[in-house]
Amino acid sequence: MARLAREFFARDTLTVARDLLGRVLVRLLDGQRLSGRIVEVEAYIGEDDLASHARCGRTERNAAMFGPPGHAYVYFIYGVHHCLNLVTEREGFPAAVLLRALQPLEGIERMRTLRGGLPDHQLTSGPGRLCQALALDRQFDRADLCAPDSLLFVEEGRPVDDANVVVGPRIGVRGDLAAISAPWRFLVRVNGENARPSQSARR
DNA sequence: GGATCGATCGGCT
DNA sequence: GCCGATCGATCCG
Repeated sequence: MARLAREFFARDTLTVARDLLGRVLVRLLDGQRLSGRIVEVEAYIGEDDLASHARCGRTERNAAMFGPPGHAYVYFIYGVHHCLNLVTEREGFPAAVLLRALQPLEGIERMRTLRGGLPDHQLTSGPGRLCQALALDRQFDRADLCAPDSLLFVEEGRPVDDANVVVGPRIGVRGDLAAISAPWRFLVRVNGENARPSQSARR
């Protein structure tokens, strides 16, 4: 299966976010493939997006968002969790897509171990959960997903048609009305489930 | 099913 | 010193 090239990420962030649904995120861990189908994402676009970490300008922490497309932006939050973003658009413009949920495909046993034996439906359904399931931490911040020897990349998978995509406001965003109401969350409807445009991305 | 709360680190309005 | 692009436990119904 072919890997997504840099041109895929070097587009409008909403286009990339929508197009990432159905693609396959692959993590090579000790030579083993851990992978999952991308089923929920959110876009964070520019310094004017008051929900984005880039809203206060460039810092050491968010530098990856300002970097070239096709790289990872991994941050540590609440003293507990890591979250994975894929950087989009052009270098110098801070934008990225947060991966919020995967459908596990390969290496599920290993993911169960990494997740501490929690129920399977909680393996990769959440930005913090999927990072733990794939053993992703800040070592992957600024990693190039398009480098030939990368341990993290995205494969073409099977794109999702519009009939199976739900769009809605982003989760966990507070404060600014424009940021709260922007319909920049995309998720795949799976067997009629997961079709909740606003609250409770869980389960 | 839903609401609430504590954990616990690092970066900074 | 404060608080976050979250999670999981716990309580309530």
